Amino acid sequence: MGVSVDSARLATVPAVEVLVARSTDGFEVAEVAEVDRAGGGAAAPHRLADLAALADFVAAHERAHRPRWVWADTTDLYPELLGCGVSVERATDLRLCHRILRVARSAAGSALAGAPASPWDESPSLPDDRPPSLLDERPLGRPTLADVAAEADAQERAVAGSAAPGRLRLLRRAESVGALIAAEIHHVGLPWSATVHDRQLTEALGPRPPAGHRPPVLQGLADEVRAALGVPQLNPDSPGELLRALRRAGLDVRSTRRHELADLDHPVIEPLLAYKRLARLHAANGWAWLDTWVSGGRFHPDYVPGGVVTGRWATRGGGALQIPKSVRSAVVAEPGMTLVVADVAQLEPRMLAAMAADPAMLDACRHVDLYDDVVARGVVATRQQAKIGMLAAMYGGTTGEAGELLARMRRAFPGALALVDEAARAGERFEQVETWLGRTSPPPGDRWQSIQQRAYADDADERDHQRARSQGRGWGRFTRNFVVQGTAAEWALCWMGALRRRLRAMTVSPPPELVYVLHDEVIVHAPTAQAGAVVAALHDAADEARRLMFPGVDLAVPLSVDVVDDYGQAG
DNA sequence: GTACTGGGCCAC
DNA sequence: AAACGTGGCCCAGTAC
Repeated sequence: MGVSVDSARLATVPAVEVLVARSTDGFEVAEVAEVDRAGGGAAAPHRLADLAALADFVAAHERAHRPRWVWADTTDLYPELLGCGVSVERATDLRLCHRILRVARSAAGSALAGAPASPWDESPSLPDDRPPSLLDERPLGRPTLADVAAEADAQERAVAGSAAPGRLRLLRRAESVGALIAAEIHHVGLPWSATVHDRQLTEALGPRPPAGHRPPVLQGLADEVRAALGVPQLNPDSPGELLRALRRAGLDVRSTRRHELADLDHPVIEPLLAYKRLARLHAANGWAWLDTWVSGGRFHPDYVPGGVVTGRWATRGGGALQIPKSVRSAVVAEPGMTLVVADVAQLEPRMLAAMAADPAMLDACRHVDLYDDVVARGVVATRQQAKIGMLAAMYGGTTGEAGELLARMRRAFPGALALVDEAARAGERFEQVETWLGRTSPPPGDRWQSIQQRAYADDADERDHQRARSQGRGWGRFTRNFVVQGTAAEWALCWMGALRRRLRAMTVSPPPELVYVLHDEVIVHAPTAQAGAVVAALHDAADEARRLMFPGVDLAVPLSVDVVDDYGQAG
């Protein structure tokens, strides 16, 4: 029955939103038309028996008018839809948005923020975790359609009644489109040549050894290290053993870090550093990684949108955010296709300039290389100094050269520095800070509080005070960085969302696909003939992101774009 | 056996 | 030269 009712309604009252939830034996949906929204209502929910029915329903609505799909967890429903060949233009991920709105300072007075903890505060449900029993009245952790409707309503109210509804609304959309993108990238995967990767490994490590054995080159280097230190049984993978052996050999080191060893003059250094480099390659991105993470010529990154406190994405397995530069040439475009690799030059300082509306820094942003311009303005002498000074401003560096360069930055860009300095002071006062769109930093944890309280106790000694001060400064560095890193993450989400819409509008076959994201960098795998259009889409999307987040601010956010056959050639 | 921590190094 | 922010992941070592 669902189909005929649905078709009639589709033709006459287009839904602007459709609520979706799993039920005990299928799915439930409820359409919300513009006319319903005013009254806070929705069409009577109806049931869809299985995934195929849901996919048909979604596809029909996407063809007709692309409503916004409102569901609890993109990770729960969207991978299955993608598996049916169905994608959606817009969605709201209630779980991700709930987490943001619960602690958002600008929505602190809302009913949503004041409510006791609920299942919405828990982790997202995944499609394959805890398969629901038929006996369950209601699968654990899976909100009903009524729950979805109530939560969506509570979120709308929290945003509308907040101190910054426009920003929170944009943040909600950006976070939600990020969830769609993460699922889509996981689905399509990053083109990955196992042949090229295997060749790299064999050249560096020798032929692939049996499981549990060191590759020949690593084994040879381990033997050289043992001989040079005179410790035949040494396990070079054990930092403790290695440190003791180095000290017994007369090397005055207090760790086995590469930087501490690099300049020492001893026969062990060269084979040891080579061992460390290759052991890392073998362990993190070796044959085992290739077996586990690459299939059908694609690496399927498992992103976790909003997985980092600042709003950056995290990953769960596979290390998609740490692909070493040395193996990137294994990312190879398929025949007839090309990779369009784009990143933003110095995104974070540009965000800072716009947030603070610092005229001098916005002016410096006009140049493609912000650091070069800082030199040209006579603030510092070299590009490297400009970079160190700027990073010190955003990370809270104080020691040595960074401290002195920071003082120069403070004189040249007083507005920008005042913003991050104030964020740091707020952190030291235990206060929470906000990104530009309103993501709020977490409060310090219990352990943090207890250390601070100890410093105020009657019997507190100098060590307690020292520890509390040091911890306070540490939290200040966190909040200082939070506002900048978090705002950069928001800009990146807006950029990716705007890019995604443009790519979807390009009706070519095969379609250009967003296949990789790395904080402020994206890769689009596109037909070679479409490379120019994709480059244009990237720039237009960046301009849209700027307009969305900083309307009226004259901020330049230049992209660096490369059209390449493999990722190793980019950058 | 599993869970956690620290060392080290990869990315931004 | 390393330091300073956010992380992941692998290994060794230890605690349960």
